[in-house]
Amino acid sequence: MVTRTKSKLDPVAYCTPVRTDVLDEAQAATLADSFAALSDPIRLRLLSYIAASDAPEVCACDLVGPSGRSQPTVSHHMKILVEAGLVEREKRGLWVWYRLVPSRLDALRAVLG
Amino acid sequence: MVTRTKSKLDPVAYCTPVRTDVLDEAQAATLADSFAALSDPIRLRLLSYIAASDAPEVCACDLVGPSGRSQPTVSHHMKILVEAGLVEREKRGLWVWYRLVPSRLDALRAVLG
DNA sequence: CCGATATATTGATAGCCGTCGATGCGTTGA
DNA sequence: TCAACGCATCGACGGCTATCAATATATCGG
Repeated sequence: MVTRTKSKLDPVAYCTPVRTDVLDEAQAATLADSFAALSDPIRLRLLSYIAASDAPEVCACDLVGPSGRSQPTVSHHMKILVEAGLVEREKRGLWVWYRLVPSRLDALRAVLG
Repeated sequence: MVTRTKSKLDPVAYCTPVRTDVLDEAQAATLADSFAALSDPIRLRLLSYIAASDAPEVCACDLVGPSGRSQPTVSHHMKILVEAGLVEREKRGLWVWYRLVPSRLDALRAVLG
């Protein structure tokens, strides 16, 4: 039986767990992109900074200092995290706010199990 | 309280979960290396091919065909997976056998949670 | 030893990625 | 309307990576 109950809206959640079936090329490509978003130490730290925050959102302006990278570089990495679906972006006035997408992290975790 | 019960033998298992604390630079670098090993579709397929096998081990010679890559390329990717600690390598006679390291996959999964 | 076989390494190439300074774009407040 | 501010984009550079053909290394059978 191959049928699984997964959301077709989330390409990651729709992937077969790595440990049970052989991934087809499309699944492998999708997953590789997701893991690639996690394969940079700066992005991991940006992610954990948001996750560890007391507030549900973090302002972009609060990410530059702690990261030790320039503002354009942080902007670049945050874009990658957003495009990977791990983070959501919302602009309010002059500032941009980021929050995690827990379901996507959960989905990635599920793929590893 | 910061103390956690983790194996110091596994650099990944020793990492703080991404979602609870801000990663320091060393932890982020270690994790980034691990995820980088998973950030290539060929490596993901090689990994899942081994995981999905009925046998606990898979011969290197059985990985070249399904992967659609040359023998040197497969050898290159398997080396990366071994160095990431996700796979173990054992040479017996002319052949090389690979098996998963489930604890490492579990550790990576734990970091995502 | 010697040839055959399985795998690893080397060398070369093309494409991708992280980084930053400079610059552009949208928003706010005066 | 304009200056100041936050963030994104651009252009360029250096380093890294995936890939394969050629070659080296190691092991086995004879």
